[in-house]
Amino acid sequence: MPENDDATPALTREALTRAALRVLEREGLDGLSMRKVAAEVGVKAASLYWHVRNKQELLDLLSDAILGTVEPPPRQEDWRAELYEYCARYRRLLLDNRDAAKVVAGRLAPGPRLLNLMETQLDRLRSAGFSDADTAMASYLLGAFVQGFVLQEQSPISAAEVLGTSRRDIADAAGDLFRNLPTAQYPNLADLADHLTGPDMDARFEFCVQRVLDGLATLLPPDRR
Amino acid sequence: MPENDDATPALTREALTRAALRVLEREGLDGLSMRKVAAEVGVKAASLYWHVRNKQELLDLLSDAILGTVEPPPRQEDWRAELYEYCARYRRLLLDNRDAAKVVAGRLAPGPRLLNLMETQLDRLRSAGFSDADTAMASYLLGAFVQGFVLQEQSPISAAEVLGTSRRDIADAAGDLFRNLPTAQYPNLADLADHLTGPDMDARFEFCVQRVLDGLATLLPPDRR
DNA sequence: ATCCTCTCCCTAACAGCGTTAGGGCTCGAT
DNA sequence: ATCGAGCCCTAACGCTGTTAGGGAGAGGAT
Repeated sequence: MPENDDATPALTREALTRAALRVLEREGLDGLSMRKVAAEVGVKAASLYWHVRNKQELLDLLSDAILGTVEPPPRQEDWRAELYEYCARYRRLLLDNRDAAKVVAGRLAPGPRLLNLMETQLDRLRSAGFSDADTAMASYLLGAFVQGFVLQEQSPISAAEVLGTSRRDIADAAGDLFRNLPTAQYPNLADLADHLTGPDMDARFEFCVQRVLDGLATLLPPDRR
Repeated sequence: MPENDDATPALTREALTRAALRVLEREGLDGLSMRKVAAEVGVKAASLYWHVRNKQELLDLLSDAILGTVEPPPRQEDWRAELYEYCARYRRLLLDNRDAAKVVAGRLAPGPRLLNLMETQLDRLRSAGFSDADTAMASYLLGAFVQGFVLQEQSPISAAEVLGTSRRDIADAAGDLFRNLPTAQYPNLADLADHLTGPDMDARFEFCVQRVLDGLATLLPPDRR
């Protein structure tokens, strides 16, 4: 096993994953092909299959690489503040990596770093006073919620890319759509158009997470909330 | 414009959408190609582009067709019961149509029937006593949550299809994974393995929706909860 | 009756995709 | 020197979304 001190390092699964991440950032999930990833590492497509069973496995690696870059939030007195921070970091991570929500969505086989994250989350829930059963459920709820939220949040971005318009334009168009509905048939939609499209995503996320945490808090005895 | 009273009706966007739905059910989202949809209606692929701008638009039609089959739950005294029923129906709908969560995820441009559903939901929230701003947020929260939940719920099904194993096997494998982790490093994960993988999805959904509704309830004055 | 136009479907093709088979080069080990 | 393993290659398969351009038939206008 020779040392490889070239400028271009040996082709490993890790290097391959990093290359795939770059392609993902540049071209989006739809533009991520085996051939482009291969070109990114200076190799032909078929060679990838020596290191990786198929594209699915590469996407699994990608998913773990993305998820692995988030670190558990610091321990805080207030369990709500800490869990909020957890959700916020998870969201921020998904937002910062292009199409990350789509890559991560529906993938199982959590990698070691995601496991680490889950571990700290479970620990925090238990020590906040949740029962074992509630802890497990709460963890699932938080994960599903954040993922669902970001998926919706990122979809206008994808749409804007496809349509070639700005994200702001799309929000405006949605507002117009709601406002111009037949008022007789959709009175509430027309009425609430501004509220439905107005608040920016950060505010919505804040609101939603707080409600979920409120819901979890009802499981605790009043003195521990 | 001649009447068409053949056994095979004229090729309309509606007929095309129904055909796409059949293909989706039979082959899954990955197997849904323009050529197969065309074959389903007895036509060649290129002909579809007369009726539809591109595949994206066909998927939009598909999404609306799926979402359109759910009808608003009947009005109930208890706003929580009614909103729960709303979420349950939405979930059931997504589960009953193969890969529906993936099709719907990240699509905007809601069709008329989805708008109808939103309208009744908004109406119920407002008359339950929520402020306009809270109503809009709550609607968003419920939508994002159910979609995220089902997306996670359906992903093991897709995985089972790919791997050729049963869904039960996958749940077992996940349980084994958690149980066999190094206890020193992941004490909580190992400890809670049964709780994390045990409860069936219906129970999880029940739990999660109730927590979300609990969270929303905290926005109301105590006498209206 | 002829022509024109509009509707709708066709064939043919392009570039790209994931994936596999099989070949060859370069090592370290024997 | 020979072997075998590791790693990359070319070539090809059948598939994909999409476009260009053509042709058949119907309806209306002349």
